[in-house]
Amino acid sequence: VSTTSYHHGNLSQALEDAATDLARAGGPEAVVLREAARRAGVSATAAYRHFAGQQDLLERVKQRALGVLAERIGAALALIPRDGDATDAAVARLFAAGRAYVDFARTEPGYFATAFRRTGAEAAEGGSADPEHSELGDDTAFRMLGTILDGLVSSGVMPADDRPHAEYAAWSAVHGLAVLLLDGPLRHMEPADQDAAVERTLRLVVDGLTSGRAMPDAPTGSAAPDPG
Amino acid sequence: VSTTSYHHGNLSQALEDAATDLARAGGPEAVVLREAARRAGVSATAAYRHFAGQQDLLERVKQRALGVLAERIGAALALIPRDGDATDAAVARLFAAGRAYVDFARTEPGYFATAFRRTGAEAAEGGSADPEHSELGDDTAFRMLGTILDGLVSSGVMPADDRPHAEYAAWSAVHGLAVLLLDGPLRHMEPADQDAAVERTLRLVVDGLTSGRAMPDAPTGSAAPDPG
DNA sequence: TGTACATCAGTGAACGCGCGTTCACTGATGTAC
DNA sequence: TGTACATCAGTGAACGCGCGTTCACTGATGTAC
Repeated sequence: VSTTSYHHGNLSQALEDAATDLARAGGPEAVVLREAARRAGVSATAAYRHFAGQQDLLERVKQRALGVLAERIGAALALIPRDGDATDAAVARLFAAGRAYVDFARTEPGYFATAFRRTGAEAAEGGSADPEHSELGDDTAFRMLGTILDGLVSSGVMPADDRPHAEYAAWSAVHGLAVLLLDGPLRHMEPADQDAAVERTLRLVVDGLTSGRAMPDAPTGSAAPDPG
Repeated sequence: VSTTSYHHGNLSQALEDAATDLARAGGPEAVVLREAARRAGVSATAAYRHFAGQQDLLERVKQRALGVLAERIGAALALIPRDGDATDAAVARLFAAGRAYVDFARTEPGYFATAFRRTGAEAAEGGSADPEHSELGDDTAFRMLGTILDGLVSSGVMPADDRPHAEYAAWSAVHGLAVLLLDGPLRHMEPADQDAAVERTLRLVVDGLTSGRAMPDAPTGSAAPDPG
């Protein structure tokens, strides 16, 4: 950007930025190598100095998108007060994380879709083939969810027996909602109904994990998790 | 199929069948008009006598897929005994429907993906533009879900206040699970873990809607409302 | 400080791909009288 | 029962599309001595 030299200086970054813009505007389908090069003011061939190909470029954008999603969730969690009743805080964190997830999807539909697009770049997993190690361990958002659920158990609102695989259940609810709202049959619903569906789903998750032990609407402790 | 005449006789059906095979094997991307025509033993142009174009063909397959999904759920529901405790039956029906949904997705991943693929054929909605009428009202599976949830309320295991929008929450959980398992980050999990994730998610839905009032595993005769 | 040379980061033309779709057409079928 | 004609349901060649990718190349930069 700064220098007009023959050598671009930071073409890799520029291409990734352009590709990110494409993804945000049009989803993963819109991540077209030639267009990204065009926007970077460079021939399509130049991209091959920095990326193995289009799939590689898409994979970078995907990782970015996952990172931003994790950031959004982290930012939402940071707003939850740490003091006060442990149970209220744990429940509030679960709510906040879920809401941030869906908000990201609704605010950045193209970006969200790209985050969960299968790229062809995963055949390069190497021979170590650790079956225990999916990409899940690298997923910051997923680890945050795990921590939140641990908090539900340690604060006593969720039985330890219910803990195993709970992250998959919670994630499914919130992810399914996002998918149905963005691309699915719910996309034509009135916005107010969409909002209601979001609230109802978040409540389903909390109630489902705590079997009704959490009382989000009761004005009991200090931290009030739900705006009403 | 029967006649080898110049006029095919049932080309529309044959094309739709071929397109369905393509979708089942490779998802919506694989629904290629030319390939469907090839399999029907006919030139690509012939398809235009029966369909407006590729999008139209895809839309037919999508509707078929939704129909089959509804059938599967209906078949699973038909196995639930109608006699006995109303609450147990209502809960069992919810479980069965959810499991059938996920089973269909796992058994027929391409078909399932096609059922929820956005086709370009929906700009043809006409001018009436009833905002209340999404395609949801036509969705048999969705209506079945509504009936199941009504059963939870009428049998007393789910408060009537919790009923609004509950179908979106339940659907989200089960749909998200399917998506994460098929195309998402859960697709590399061990099958046993996948099964556990399914069971855990179904339990989340039931617990979330009944706030623990349902006791699916307890061998008691009737509904025991106390979560402990 | 100059110079020779390797390397780096870009260019631009070209290819193949397979698709969806259009076009002018033709052989088969149905119908009116 | 025959015949003229409209219509129906196919054919096959062709086009344009925009992409990802390869190729041989060249100008700019860095480095050894």
